[in-house]
Parts: sequence; structure tokens; C-alpha cells
Amino acid sequence: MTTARAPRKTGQPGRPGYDLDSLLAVAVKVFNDRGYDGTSMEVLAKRLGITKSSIYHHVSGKSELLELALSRALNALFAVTTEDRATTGRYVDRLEYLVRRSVDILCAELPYVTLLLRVRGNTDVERRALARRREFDSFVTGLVVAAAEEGDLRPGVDPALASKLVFGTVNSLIEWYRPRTGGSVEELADAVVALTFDGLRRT
Amino acid sequence: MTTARAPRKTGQPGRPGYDLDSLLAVAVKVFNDRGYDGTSMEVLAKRLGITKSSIYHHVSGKSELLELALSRALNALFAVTTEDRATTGRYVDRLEYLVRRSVDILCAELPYVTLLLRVRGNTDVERRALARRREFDSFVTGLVVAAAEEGDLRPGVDPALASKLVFGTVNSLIEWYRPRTGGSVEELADAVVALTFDGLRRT
DNA sequence: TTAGTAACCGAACATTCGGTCGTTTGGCAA
DNA sequence: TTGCCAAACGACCGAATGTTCGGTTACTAA
Repeated sequence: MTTARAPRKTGQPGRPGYDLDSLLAVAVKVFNDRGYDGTSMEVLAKRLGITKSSIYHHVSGKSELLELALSRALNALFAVTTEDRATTGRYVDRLEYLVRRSVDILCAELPYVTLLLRVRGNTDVERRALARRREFDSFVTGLVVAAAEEGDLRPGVDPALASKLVFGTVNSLIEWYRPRTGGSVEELADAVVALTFDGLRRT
Repeated sequence: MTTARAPRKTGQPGRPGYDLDSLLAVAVKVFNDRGYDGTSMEVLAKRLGITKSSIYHHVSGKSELLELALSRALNALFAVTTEDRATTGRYVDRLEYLVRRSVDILCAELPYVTLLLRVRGNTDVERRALARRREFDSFVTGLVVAAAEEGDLRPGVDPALASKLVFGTVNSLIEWYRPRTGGSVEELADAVVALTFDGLRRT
């Protein structure tokens, strides 16, 4: 569990070892295991199988690792908001599409999104990420409000509350979803949409 | 924001100041703001308005603060599992009751439950808390499975998945719920039950 | 006034933290 | 073989961390 050697790289000149991407992947995994603040460069190095100082060859510091990871998650999420089916058609349908695609991205970029959803705002890097995340949230809330105005939502549901709860459901996937445990991502997205839109109880 | 003096205490002998409960309340708030690992005894002392060393008069160390807080949250949650309406009647109704009461407790003990839901398992204290939390989760899953067997759930819903999603929804409250922002806790519990059991879409 | 008591203080401590530096290693192309 | 270069190394640094300890302060009850 301590050392986990043998990265990658082929063909290129220079000594073989980690490149930025493969190093980041390991780092994010460790950050999720122990929390960002709970992860020292020392234990990170140990899990990488290299020394502390070697990490600084790839990255300027601990916070850059965080920034790279958070950007990746945020870019993936924001990309959805400009997709065709998220910007045209009835708003319920846009909303359903957004929920579905969010599940996709959450699963595809699981470690990065996990890290994003746990950011507290202690540093500038974290605060910037939180600001972008709020942007995404307000896009979602806008969809729910518009869907309610179009009369496609169950009456009596507060749109602001509903959007928080729905994306609470989606985001809670990071607490337990692990790839390759039976069933495709599409089936999972179906289940999430079914539950959030039609509910649990037999009708 | 730095110093936040003036605790409480009356009548009793001894110098006035924090007692364990009032100190713990502040500590948990800070832990939630910055994360447990991201909170040093120094900044904690500053927010308490006393010195680092004074904290050790009330508590044996940082980890005891965490343990006290986590126990409080877990005890509150487990208390529900032995209540009458959670152990008798049709299983859907038990489940609905449990969801409703979980919302209550989440709101009533918000800081403590928030801390609990963010534990990563870095130390023994955290791992013990995670183990007790898993116990609670399996109680919930048991209810969902039984409700499905009684035929009260929408067909085609995987019980294990459903229980994870429903409690994902409930637990996501900690991300945004703040006391006294319009509406009682009961109304919130109603909304959560309505959404999880009947869904978002107009029927 | 005097005890008793609960809370607080300040200076120190060993350890761990994130980060720097100059040097070495291993694979490629010429 | 040579030269290049990306990657890794080990020793070190100042600052921050959690904790300890002996002493002080402010209140109550007698």
C-alpha cells in the first residue's frame, strides 16, 4: 500500500517515469482518500513511489495539483451547459438531459468531481473553484424555474428547493459509486432520472 | 472574525468562560468551515477567543473534540431507529418516517451531522465513526428492501440503489440548509418526502 | 478574608509540514 | 560514444503543528 511503482511513458526522450497526467491521477486519488488537507507531500510521494522533491519537477506545489484537478472537473461540467439538448426544447427536457449528462460526467471524471464537491474554500484556488461551481448551480436552478413556469413540474414544488435536492441526489453518487460494479452508467442515469422525476412510491 | 469572546456560565464557582459544550459548539463550527484537518489548534483558539493551551483544559486533544462531536451526531441518528414508528407498521411507512425524522435531526444537529458526513477515515476515531455510520445505512437499506417485498415501491427499482439515492438526497441538505431561512423544518421534511416518494414531474 | 475551584495564560517542546537546491540516473537520437 | 533531456534523488530549511507545563486570574461560598 505504501509504494506503488511503475508508471508509464514510451518512445519519448528522457528518463521514463510519471508525466503530469499520470501523476495527477494518483494525486487526486490520494486526496480523495485522505482529504486534501489531510494529505502531506510526504505520503503523496510514498504512494507515487518517488520522493517528495521529485513531485516539484512536475508541478509548482501542492496547490497546483489541486487547481489542475478542479479545473478538469469544472470544465467537464460546464461543457454540458452549452450542449444542444441543454439549450433548446422544453425546459423539463433540458433539465432531464442535464441530470443525465451530469451523472455521466460524475462517473467518467469521478475522482476529479469528487475532489471538487469537497472543496471548503480555505485557499484562493479553492475559492475560485467554488465560485465557478456556484455558476453551474445557478444554471441548473434557472432550468428548474423555467420548467416550472412552463407548467411541467408538479405543482407546489419550490424550484430553488427542488434544484438543490435533485443535484444533491446526483452529487451523492460520489459517496458510493465505483466503476465496474455491475451495470452501465446509462442504466444508472436512467435510475437517477426515474427516481428524481417519478419518485419512489408505487402509483 | 478573529476573536469571538464572551461565552457563558453563571452561578457556579470558578472563573467564568467556556464549558465543554459551548467550546465544542464553536469547534465544530470551525471544523465545518475549514475541514477538520484544515483547522489548526491555533486558529481554533483564535476563534474561541482563548489561547491554544486553554483548550487542553477542557479536552485531551484535537481528536477528542472530533470524537465528542461525531458521537453526538451518531447517537441522535441511532435513536430514531428504535422509535416506535420506525419499527412497526408497513415498511414504506417506516421508511417515510425515517426519512422525515432524519431531516429533523439533520437540521437540529446540523453542525454535528455535517462533520460526521465528511469524515474520511484517516484516524481511529474517524474509522470507528464510519463503522457506526455504515450500521445506520444498513438499517435503512433493510427498510427499503422490505418495503419492496411488500409491494409498496415502484416496480423495477433496485432497493440498494434507491436507499443510497434517497439518503443522498437527505444528506445533501447539509450543503445548503441553514436554520431560520424561511419555513419550518417540518415543511422541509414534507418537501423532501414529496420529492423522493412522488417525484418532480407533473403526472 | 480566606479557601476552593474552574478557566485561562505564555513559553517552550519535538515533530511534521511544504518547499528548495545541486546532483545523479536512465533512455533516446546523432 | 557522445550529448541531450526528462525524471528522480537526498540533504536541508524555515515555518507551522499538536501538545505539555508551571503559574495566574476571576469567580463563589464560608
